[in-house]
Amino acid sequence: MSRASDQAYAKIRAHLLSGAVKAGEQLTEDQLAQITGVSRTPVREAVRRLEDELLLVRSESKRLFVADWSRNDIEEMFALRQMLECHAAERAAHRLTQAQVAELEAVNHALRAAIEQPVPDVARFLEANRRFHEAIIDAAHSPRLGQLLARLVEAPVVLRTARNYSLEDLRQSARDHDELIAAFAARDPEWARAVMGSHLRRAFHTFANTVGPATGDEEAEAA
Amino acid sequence: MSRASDQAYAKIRAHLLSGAVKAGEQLTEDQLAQITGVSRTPVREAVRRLEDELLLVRSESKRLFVADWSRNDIEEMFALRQMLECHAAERAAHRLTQAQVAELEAVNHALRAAIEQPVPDVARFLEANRRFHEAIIDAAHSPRLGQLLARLVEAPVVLRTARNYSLEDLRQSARDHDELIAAFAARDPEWARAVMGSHLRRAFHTFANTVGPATGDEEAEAA
DNA sequence: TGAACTGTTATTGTATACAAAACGCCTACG
DNA sequence: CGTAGGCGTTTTGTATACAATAACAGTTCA
Repeated sequence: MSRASDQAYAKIRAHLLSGAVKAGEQLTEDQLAQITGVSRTPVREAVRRLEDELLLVRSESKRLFVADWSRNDIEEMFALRQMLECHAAERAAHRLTQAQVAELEAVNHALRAAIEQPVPDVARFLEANRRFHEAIIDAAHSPRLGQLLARLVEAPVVLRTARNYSLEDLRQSARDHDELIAAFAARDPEWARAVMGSHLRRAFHTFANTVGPATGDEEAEAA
Repeated sequence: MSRASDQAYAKIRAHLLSGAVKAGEQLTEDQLAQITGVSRTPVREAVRRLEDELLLVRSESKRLFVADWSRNDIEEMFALRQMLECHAAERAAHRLTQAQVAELEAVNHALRAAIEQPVPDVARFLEANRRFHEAIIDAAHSPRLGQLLARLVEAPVVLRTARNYSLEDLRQSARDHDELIAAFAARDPEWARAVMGSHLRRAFHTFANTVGPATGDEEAEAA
């Protein structure tokens, strides 16, 4: 990838993640150019990507703001992700080679290693988790599916970094992964889909409970 | 929207649609700047959007080409669209107001008017069809769902313009829409989902049969 | 007081020039 | 012959200056 715009992308993303800016706050391309150390041209490129991922949004008049994900936004995102990723799991169950299944086992082993130590390494857990799901999506052999999921998956992980996963949550994820691997090894698409569904739905509740309660009317915002 | 980049987007799209360029052909930003009459900066913006819609693709080394949709690509796209749009229909069935249902009826009436004349007006049919599906997606009140679908739906419509829809195909679409409206009026999400599923699946076969037979191995390309 | 207008400032959009990278051809060398 | 390497050309990437547009504040007029 191109040098400056990727750098800008990574730095802006890190900047959002760092908590230095609040949701809803306005940003300008100039500010971001200063922060990233490149000119506005690659910044604009990076900003477009972040808009795609819904980390940044533009007002009607094209001014730039940090996205503010409501509980309902998160629910919606997880619902879509579940639909697409269950599909991916099903397709992957048809297609995964033994070598790829072994790779999944290795990744989940690394994931466990990140958990099972005096102080669980959440960053390493998240990275292994990302690789696990990515491998499944790749094995689904559906490039557009991968493209659609890419923009759904990253956003919430970045936005709410201060979540405290309990050790039990992390372990349950690893067990879910084990069962997914079993479904893949058995070449059972229905099983894989079902496990992926419950895995993501649980993840949603774990995640959402750290954000706040749902609003009474699911459509309050959309209207 | 911004003036020059939107203009560039529309012109490039029309240029691709016109058949003046073949699938797989290389384009350069300079060429497109000349064609559109604006500088490369807004052209690059437009190209990014067209890349998102998969009408244009870039080689590993960032050179620009007209996308070449294989039969398998089209299958994949329709499968995803079906998954998402069935979900949209289900949600819409929960949420559509009577006024919105009436609006759908009006749009489908216009769709029929475009068909039922000495020479069916396919362009008007496609436009009415687009509005019909768009209204359902809007009523689903899921902004991200709409965003994801937007980039799936347009591409194939543009790429293969020389299709010849039979009058019977067009009429069947109108009948499907009628049944969807009935499902919405009955507030029956399951019914709406099922009708949308068969509607899109039939559309897929109608569409795909004008492209060519499927390859023996679905994964031939992905690999 | 308040509502519309106008000049000022802040911000995004576009053009252009230049830098970097990739392709293709051609030559030199094994 | 075949292949590796170098050089001119093509193409994309980046910086910068300027243009257009939107927000803001201050002022005037009813």
